[in-house]
Amino acid sequence: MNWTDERVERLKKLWAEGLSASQIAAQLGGVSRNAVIGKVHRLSLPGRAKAGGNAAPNRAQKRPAAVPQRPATYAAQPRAAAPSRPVSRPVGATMVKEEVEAEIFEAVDYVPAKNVVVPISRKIGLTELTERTCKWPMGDPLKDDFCFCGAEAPDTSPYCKYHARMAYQPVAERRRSAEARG
DNA sequence: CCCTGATTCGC
DNA sequence: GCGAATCAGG
Repeated sequence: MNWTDERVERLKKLWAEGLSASQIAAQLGGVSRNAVIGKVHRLSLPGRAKAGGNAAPNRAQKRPAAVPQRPATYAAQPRAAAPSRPVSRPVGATMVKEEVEAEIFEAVDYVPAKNVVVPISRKIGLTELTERTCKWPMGDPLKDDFCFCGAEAPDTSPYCKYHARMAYQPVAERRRSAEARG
């Protein structure tokens, strides 16, 4: 993956918006956060005021959310109602977060888990899926808006980091509480 | 241990 | 120029 003008422009924009290097790497896809940081330095973009810590605002707005069940298959499986339209956003969110999460909230009305990079969905079709694209279904399977997340997914999971958390967290929680009961 | 950016240095 | 490894910090 090379630094095309288009990708450099996106990098500049996202960096200026205050996204962290790892978030930018996730959204560009195909590069590590180190690569992003390296490029930022080579471009002589302004660094963050303080190293480490949370220069990038990344706290999810608290909102009531139904925890989704893991979809059994990728398509044509009735899911617990996942809104496919934008929902009204609570006030108090930062501009940066609004922009970063806008796309994901259009299709998924879930609270992002802590410490998980929220990818920007590419909203791809079935025929566009590869081993490295997130296969989380979006929209209504019976309607034209049905598609897949399509964000960069690790080869260890059918989902991007964000949706992997969505898919497996309920299972993990169930296991944990079962163990707690003994 | 999670995360953050900064720096170095072999490629 | 690139980015993994490493460092330093919250």
